[in-house]
Amino acid sequence: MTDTPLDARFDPGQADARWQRAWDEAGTFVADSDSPKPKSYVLEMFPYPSGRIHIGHVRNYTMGDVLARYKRMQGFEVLHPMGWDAFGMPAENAAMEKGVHPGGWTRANIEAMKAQLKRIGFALDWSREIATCEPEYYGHEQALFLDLYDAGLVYRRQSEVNWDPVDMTVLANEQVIDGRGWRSGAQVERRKLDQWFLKITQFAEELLDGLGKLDDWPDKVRLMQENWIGKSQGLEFRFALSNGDQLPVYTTRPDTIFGASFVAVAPDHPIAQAAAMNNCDAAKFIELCKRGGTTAAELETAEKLGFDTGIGAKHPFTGEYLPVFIANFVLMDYGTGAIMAVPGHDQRDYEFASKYGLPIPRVVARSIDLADAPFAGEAEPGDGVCVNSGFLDGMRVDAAAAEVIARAEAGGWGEGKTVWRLRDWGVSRQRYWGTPIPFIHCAKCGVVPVPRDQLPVILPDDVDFKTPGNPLLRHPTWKHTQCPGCGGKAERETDTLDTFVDSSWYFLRFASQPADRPFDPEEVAKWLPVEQYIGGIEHAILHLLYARFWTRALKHIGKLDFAEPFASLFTQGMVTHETYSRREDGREIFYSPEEVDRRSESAALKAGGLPVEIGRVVKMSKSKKNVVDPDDIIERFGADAVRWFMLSDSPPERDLPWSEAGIEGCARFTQRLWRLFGQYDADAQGEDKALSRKMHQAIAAVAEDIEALSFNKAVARIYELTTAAEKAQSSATRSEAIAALMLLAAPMMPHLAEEAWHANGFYGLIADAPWPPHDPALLVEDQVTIAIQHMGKLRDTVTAPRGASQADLEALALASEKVRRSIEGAAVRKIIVVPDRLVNIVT
RNA sequence: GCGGGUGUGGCGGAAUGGUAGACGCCGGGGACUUAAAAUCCCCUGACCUUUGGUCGUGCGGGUUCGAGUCCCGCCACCCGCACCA
Repeated sequence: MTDTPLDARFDPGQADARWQRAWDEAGTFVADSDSPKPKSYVLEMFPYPSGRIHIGHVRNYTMGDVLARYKRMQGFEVLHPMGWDAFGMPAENAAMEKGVHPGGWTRANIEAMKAQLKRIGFALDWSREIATCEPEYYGHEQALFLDLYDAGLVYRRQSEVNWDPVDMTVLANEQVIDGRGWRSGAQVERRKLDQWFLKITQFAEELLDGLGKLDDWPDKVRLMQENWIGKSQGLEFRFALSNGDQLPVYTTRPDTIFGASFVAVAPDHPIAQAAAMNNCDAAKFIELCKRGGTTAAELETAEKLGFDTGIGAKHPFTGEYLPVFIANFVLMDYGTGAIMAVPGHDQRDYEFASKYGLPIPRVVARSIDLADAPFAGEAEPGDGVCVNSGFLDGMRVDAAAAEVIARAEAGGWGEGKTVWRLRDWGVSRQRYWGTPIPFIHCAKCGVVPVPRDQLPVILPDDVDFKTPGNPLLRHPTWKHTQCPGCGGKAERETDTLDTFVDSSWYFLRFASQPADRPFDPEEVAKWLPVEQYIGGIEHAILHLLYARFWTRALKHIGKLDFAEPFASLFTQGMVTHETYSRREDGREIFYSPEEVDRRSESAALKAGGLPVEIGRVVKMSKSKKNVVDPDDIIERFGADAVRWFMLSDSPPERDLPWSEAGIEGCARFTQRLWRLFGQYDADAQGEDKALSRKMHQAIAAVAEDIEALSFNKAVARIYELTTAAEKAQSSATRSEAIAALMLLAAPMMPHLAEEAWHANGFYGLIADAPWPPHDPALLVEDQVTIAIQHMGKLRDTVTAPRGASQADLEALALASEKVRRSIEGAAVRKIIVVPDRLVNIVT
């Protein structure tokens, strides 16, 4: 027996803080890059410091934490850092609404959130903490930006923004609601500004090919990125116009060229601009198209509108003249900004042609004899054979496309071309709270980079947010400087960088943080690539693609020798909660879980008892008030119960519905484990073969499940072994199983595990203990249950020794009374035997 | 609109094409208790003519000895769409 019997109840209020302090003082989770151990870099997407840790963060970081702690137990030197994606719009919004400084607001938020993370007991190396809003971080980012500029990967061009004509400011897409500014309510316009771009398109092919090697990324994310990059092989060709000009168009479907019934150009296409010059109706139409937001979703769901320019375009094969329209659904950014429209086989063209009464010829059909089949109210974009298409008739579409390209090239009026959907990355933001773009505008010398020895370009602190627009632009002194070239008066660039730039290299800075450079390549090479990256699916495209691009770009300029930053990616689901609401005065009013008394079938307000409606289970959000506060639940249940809840039940890639009953169950389980840990007896004698087998199976299964990030399954295994150990008689095996349970639970419930480890007199911290070994020979059972089916339906089960012969299993099956009754004398035609699993009798 | 995903008991979910519902929550019954809390034990997909049987994995088809799993067509919900992070 141990000398120190455990207290009857586990007290997280005491234990959590005690062990958090013990880890801190021992520097347990400080990563040593000089360690001889194999290295493992576990990273969760760093948070935006909004002020409070959200339960979704808790889930994300708990998953990474379990993996980090498990890897340590497996003998790895683990890097598990944390930092803050600290630039961005919410700080400026807070400044405008509450009159606080974005910097002060952000730094206070960071302090509060860091304290919250510490209370959950995460195994983080805080010595490497980063906040992107500090010059010690963004100054290096400016240096990297200049490196990319020197390599020709940065340029300026005009690009459209959402312009609020009342607030005289640029709006983010999320600030445009139904085409209007969120504060002013004014009709938003699309306006062109000079902006900075990164040449991500130069790496399009590489980024696409690289996906094929990212075997440990989810297929869905790779597919999304592939579609986003959007490589297409098509035909670029020129229409001869009735006005003597030529109009280049690009199409991915040259096989449908005989189905073109009109030509359409983007509203900002040169032809449209020219039309506007001498036709004020055309000019008005183009103005109309410029209203509303810039998002793809808005552009594509807007009603299809067009303006006939009166120009004709000569079809290269038929010689017929097709009308040229200006159309709001054609994008200047893609291909040549002009299309041949084939209404029969493209839905957008179909809607446009229907609206303007243009012909909708069929040029693809399932078979040649269906050449005159009518359309069922929509376009048919699919596969088939060409019809009504002259020399293409009867060819399959892919062969026809190749044929058209060959003829265009032979005739000299077009050529096969690869076009990418991916566009260059616009990084200019007309905002204060971001990394200043390190350039200077000089009347004589043009746009000049800030000399390296003048970095960092530091944001001024004395700014005001009383008037809309960019505070850097109207700051009295900040932008005025000397030109590094001629020494004359010049102005700083007042745009700041997209915050996606900040998050495109923070994982490098975590691995290595010299003062004089962004990172040390040798130090980075010790840790990178990140072995396991964990974050939300909402980042599947932009953040992950930009980080991949940035890493490749750094490799391209010789700063790194690897191209992919994240070897393995995992995307976790959201934490959700049902909503509670009442209709009051015709409006739906939401109530928070604390305000509601939830019974099994109904719910009512605690104050007053009025019934509330239990709504759908949705993502937690402030507007729906269905949020729970991590501090509150840790206070009530302890960090380990909260961590256990985050891991239980729902598979990590799916949504996790928060429930009060669920967390209560988790808290009960911590006490149940605690009682079991109190029954550890170092002097117990005797062997328990059945329990031993279960223990070895559990150790192997939990390890496998954690490595696969199937935490919910690991949790189920721990429940099973707990139940088995509770029911077993005292024996040496039982004590061994109890000790094993402490170790299996250690990554998930580290405070409880430490407390039990210590109380039972084990040496050191359990965080430093090795993962328990298992005997592979004990993983399989000698007796197996065989299912006996008749015509695929279960009739009986029998037990048989593992590895029993087919003949023996057949005999067992046919001997079954239940099976014989089911067959009822019918002739057995066939018997299918799956060894160690089942026998299926076919009659 | 386009791209991607998800759908299994009252609930979260488990299941290399091979016994559907492991494990947990909720609920029901019981033990202990003066009582409660805590704890422990048992039951818990639906239906029927209940020592047995039928149905059942969003809906409709298909492949197979056998389909939650594979194929085709739908439906609903969720994520992303380039200035939210």
